[in-house]
Amino acid sequence: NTSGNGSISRKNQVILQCLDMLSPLEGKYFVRIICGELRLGLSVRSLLDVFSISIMGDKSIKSELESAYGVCADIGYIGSVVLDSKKENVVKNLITISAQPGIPVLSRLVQRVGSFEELSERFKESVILQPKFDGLRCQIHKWEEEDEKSDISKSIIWKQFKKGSTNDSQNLFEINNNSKIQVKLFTRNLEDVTEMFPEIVDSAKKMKQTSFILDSEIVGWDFKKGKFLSYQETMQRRRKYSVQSMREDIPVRAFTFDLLYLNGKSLIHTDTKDRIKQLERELSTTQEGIVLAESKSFSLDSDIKEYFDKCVKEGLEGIIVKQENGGYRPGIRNYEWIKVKKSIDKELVDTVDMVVVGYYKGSGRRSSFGLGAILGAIYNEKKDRFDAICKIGTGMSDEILTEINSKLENILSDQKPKGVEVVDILTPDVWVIPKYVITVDADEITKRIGEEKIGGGYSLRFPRLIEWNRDKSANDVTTISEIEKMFLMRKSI
DNA sequence: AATGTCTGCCCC
DNA sequence: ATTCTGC
DNA sequence: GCAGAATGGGCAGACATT
Repeated sequence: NTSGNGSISRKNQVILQCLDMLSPLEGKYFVRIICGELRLGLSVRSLLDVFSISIMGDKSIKSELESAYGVCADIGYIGSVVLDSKKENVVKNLITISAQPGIPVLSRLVQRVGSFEELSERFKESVILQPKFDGLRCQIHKWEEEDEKSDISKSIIWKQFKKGSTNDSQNLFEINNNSKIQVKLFTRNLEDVTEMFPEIVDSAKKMKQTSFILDSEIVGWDFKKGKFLSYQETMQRRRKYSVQSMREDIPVRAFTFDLLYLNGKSLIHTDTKDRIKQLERELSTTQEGIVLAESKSFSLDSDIKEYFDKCVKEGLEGIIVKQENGGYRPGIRNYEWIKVKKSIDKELVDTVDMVVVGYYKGSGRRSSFGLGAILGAIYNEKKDRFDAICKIGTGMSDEILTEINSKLENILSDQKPKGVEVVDILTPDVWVIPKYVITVDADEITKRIGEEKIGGGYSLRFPRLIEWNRDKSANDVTTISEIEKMFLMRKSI
């Protein structure tokens, strides 16, 4: 009853009825639960604490629980293991839990670094370099399902189905259902995206290995130009409908850079250089949807920047630098895996001067500052006005946040100031008179096609405040044509 | 049937 | 994603 | 040094409205 026609109205009715029955205090918490703002330990991390306390009476087996969940990210399963265990066996049982195709492993995350100097300070031995792709993280699982009695009856039904059908896709469906080979794809957040990328599933099935878990990045590929598609284009493949037609328009490949499990054995604790060695052996014959990402061994005194430049030139986002030793470390972000993005190069950062024309109320710890984010505008020289194109909500310390609020307080405007336009989705909580100029950095200038009327449709990817209240007049902010020039320059590279 | 508005254990 | 802050 | 909590653009989908 929570979806379909009129579902929003029905939900509203139910909520109103509930609120009616509750006391004001109860109502407060009820609303927080609905809004997902009640921090009551419903996160996985807190749940693991609960498991520890429930059996040990304290948090003493927290680390064992976290490791087990890392390689087998099914909180229900972890919970059942704890509940089925006796106190004296629980640690042993948790340590026994191993990676298993079909259940996602927490993705290892990557620490960012601001310069090559910082990189050379971090590592003492030689390292492995891999390209950094701008796409969707994807874990590819393949395994063989055990024989089940129900399979027999299933196959009979499917054979009958096939008789009356010559349709290719239905035949494919039939084969998949009869086959014991299973494939699943998971995103970084453990979302099942198997149905969205059939070319990757097909390739996984064609591979000779009976079971594996691969770590990869899905990126769209332009076969005509022989180069990567943009992140925005790749993202269009993350869809429920029209998968087959989009498969032709935006074909993707999974660039595979790690191997976590192979033919029944977990490799989570195997050293990175050995996992990659094995990956290269197994993926030596190239598939269509699953391809091997390049890995290069580099000694630290050699020219890492040269490889970095080569990757950037090819349209990649930068490089990943990995320590040779050490296991996969699910869910961990530390300096054993480091990313160097092309945006560390000041030449490749888009720096924009904007004028503040509004702000948004903050939430959580930002609510006390009276402000959570600000609205930035560039100058539209053709229309002689300020066009607001992008919000800025990071890069400000508590101190600066306080100062911004105190300054903006004096120039409030109860309506949109004259000479200001805004993309409607960006309409701020509070308008202010254009006065204060800020500097904003961004990794990329993006363009919304069909929205060119305001600010040329341009916006910023990963905007962050670099400087507040520059000693500049509002007339000196970046213009649309300057933004356009920056946009076209990046595109041509 | 087209357009508008909002959301997502969303992706980055 | 980026950035800042608290532990 | 790490995790957590603020915040960004933008996509497809789900409903609502016209």
